[in-house]
Amino acid sequence: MLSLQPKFETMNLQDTISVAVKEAVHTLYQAQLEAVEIQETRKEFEGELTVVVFPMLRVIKGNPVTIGEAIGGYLVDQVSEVVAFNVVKGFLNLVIADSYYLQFFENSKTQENFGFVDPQADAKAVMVEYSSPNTNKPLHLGHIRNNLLGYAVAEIIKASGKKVYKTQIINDRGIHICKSMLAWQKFGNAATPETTGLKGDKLVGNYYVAFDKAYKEEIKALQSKGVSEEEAKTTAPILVEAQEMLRKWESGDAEVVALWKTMNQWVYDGFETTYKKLGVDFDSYYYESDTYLLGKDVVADGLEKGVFYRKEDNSVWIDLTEEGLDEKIVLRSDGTAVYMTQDIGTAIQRVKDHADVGGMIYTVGNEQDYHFQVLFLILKKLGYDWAHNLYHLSYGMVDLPSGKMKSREGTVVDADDLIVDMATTAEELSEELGKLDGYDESQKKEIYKTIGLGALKYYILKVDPKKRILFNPEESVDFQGNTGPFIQYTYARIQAILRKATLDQLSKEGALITVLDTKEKELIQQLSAFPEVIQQAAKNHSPALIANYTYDLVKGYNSFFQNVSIYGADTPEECVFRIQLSRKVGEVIKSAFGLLGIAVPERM
RNA sequence: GGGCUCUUAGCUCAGCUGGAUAGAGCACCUCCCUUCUAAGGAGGCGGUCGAAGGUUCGAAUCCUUCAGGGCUCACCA
Repeated sequence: MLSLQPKFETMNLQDTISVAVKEAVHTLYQAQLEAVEIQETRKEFEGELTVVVFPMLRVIKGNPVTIGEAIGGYLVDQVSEVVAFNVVKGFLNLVIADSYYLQFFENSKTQENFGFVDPQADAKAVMVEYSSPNTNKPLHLGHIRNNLLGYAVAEIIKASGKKVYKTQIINDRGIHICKSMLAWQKFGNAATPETTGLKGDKLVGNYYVAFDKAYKEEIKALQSKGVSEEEAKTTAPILVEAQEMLRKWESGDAEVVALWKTMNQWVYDGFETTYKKLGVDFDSYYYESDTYLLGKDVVADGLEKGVFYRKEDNSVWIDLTEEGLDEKIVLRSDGTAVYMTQDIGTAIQRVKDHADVGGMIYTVGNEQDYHFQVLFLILKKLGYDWAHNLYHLSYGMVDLPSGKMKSREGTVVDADDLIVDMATTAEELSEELGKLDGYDESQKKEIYKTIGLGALKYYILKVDPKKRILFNPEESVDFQGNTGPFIQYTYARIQAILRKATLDQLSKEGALITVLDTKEKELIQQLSAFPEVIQQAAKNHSPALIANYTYDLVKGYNSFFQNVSIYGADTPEECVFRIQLSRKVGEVIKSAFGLLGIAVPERM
C-alpha cells in the first residue's frame, strides 16, 4: 500500500497520487502515462484534489467517466490518504483523509522558517542589481518600485535556496553630475547639508534644478540677441562651463575631483537614509567612475575572436542581425567606451570579484529592454558560461494620473515625501478608528510608519512587474481589501489571540484532535502550498506571486476566524488546535511579508 | 516603418506549465459588533477576457492577422 508516512518529508501528496495514477493506468489499461494533471478541487464539488482524466484519453480509449471511476477505485484501495472519490465529467475528485492534514500540520508546527530552503554549499550564487541611481537628484517613486522589486526578488531567491548578492551600479560621473557641481559653485554660497539642514541628495538635487533654470535663461537671452535656438542650446556659457568641468574631472583636476567627492558623499548619505527607511540594503556597490573604462580589453579580445569587427572610422561593432537584432556599437571611433562596453566590463568584473556567482539579475526599467537583450547576447557570444543565467527584471513605469513624472514640471513624487505621506494617512485613519489608545506617541509613530510603508510596498509589489502602474497620490493607497494593511491587520489580530490564550489552553498544547472541519482543511492546504509558492516566485522572479498567495491565505483565515469561534470551540483540544493554526498562519504571513520587505506589527 | 510589450467587471488588479459555471478588492445594494481587534465577515449587482480567425475533447492562456496604448530603434547613460 502506498503511503505518505515514511516519505512524508520528501514527497508531497500530489506526487504520491501522480505515481499511483500512473500505476493504476499501467495495471488497469496496460498503458504508460507521461504526466498526470492534478489540481485543487473546485469548491462546489466534494473532495480536495482532482485528477484530470481527459489528457489520458490519448493513451487509453474509452469513456472518461468510466476511466475516472476505475482509477478512483484503485486509488482508494492503494493510497491510504485517499478515502473516497467521485467523478464529474472527466474530473476525478479525491477526498483526502483528515489524518493527512493533521500529520502535515504536526510536522510543520515545529519547523522554523517553514518553506525556506537553506542554500547548498556548492550551489552557484545569484547577483541581483537594483536601484542604480544617478547622484544628481533624490530618489523618486520610480526608484521605489525598482528598489522594492529588486529587494524582494533577492530575498525570494535567497529563500529558495540560493546565495544572493545585492548590488548596484551608481551613476556618479558625467555631464549631469558636473551640472549640479557647477551650479553649487556659482549659486551655492558654500551651503552644506549641515548649514542648511537639508538631506544631502535634496541639496544637490536643488542645484541640478538651479543649473537647468540658469541654462534656460541663458538660452532665452541668447535668442533675444538673435541667436538661433539650436545654437543657443549648445553655446550657452553655463553649459560650456559644465563641459569644461567634465574635461577637468576626466583629467583628474584636484579641485574638481575634491568637490565631486564631497558632493557625491552628501548624496550617498542622503540615499542611505532613504534606503534605511525603505528597508532595503546592499552587499556591494559599483561606481561608474571606477567601471566606465572597463570592457575595452574585452572588446579587444572579442575582436581577435571575431565576435566584433572594426569599421573604417575605427569604431568597433557587433553584428546581431542573424539573431534578429541590429548592429550595435561597442567602442567609439576615438577608442572610448560606450554604455554597452561598460556594462560588459562590469558584468565580467563582478564575476571576478565574486567567484561563486553563476548568474545575475538586473532590475532596470523596461525602456532598456533592448539594451539588455543585446548585452546578454554579446556576453554569450564572448563565451561566458554564466551568460546563460542572466535575467533582466524589467518593470513598467510608474505613471501619475497627470501622466508621466517629469522632473522639469515638478511632477516627480519624491521617495522620502511619499513615505512620510503614507504614515500620515495611516495615522489619520487609525486615530479616526480609535485604534492604539493607550499607546505612547513614539510607539504609535512606529506603528503608523509600519502600516504606511506596508500599504505602499504591497500596492507596488502585488502587480506584475511588466505592467505599468498608475499611482494616484491623492487617493493614496487603500487600506481595505487586497492591501498590505489588511494583511498586517490580520497578523496583529492573531497576535492578540496568542496574547490572550490562557495558560490553561496552552497547557493542552499536546492534545490531539482527529476530526477537521472544511475550513480547517482549507487553511492547512493553503498553508502547505507556501514552500511551493516560494519556489515558483523565485523561478518567475515574481514578488506578486507571494503577495497574492498571502492575500488568499489571509482571506481564508479571516473567513475561518469570523465563522469559527476559537474560544468557543466544542472541545478544549479543538480550541488549542485552532490557536495553533492561527499561530502558524501568523508565522507564514510574517515569512511571506519578510520576503516582500514588509514588516508586520504586533498590534495596530 | 522594424523590434519588444500591454489590453480581463464602472475603477485597480489576480488567473501557475491550456481544464469544470473566468476570480478578488474598490464603488453600489442587504445583512452581521453581549465572545478572541468591524482596517473584519456573509450575500447581491456587475464580463461576447481589445477584435476576428485557427489549433484542441477543451483557449483569457498557444498560433496568425488586425485595432488601440507604452517602450525602443544615438559614436547618451
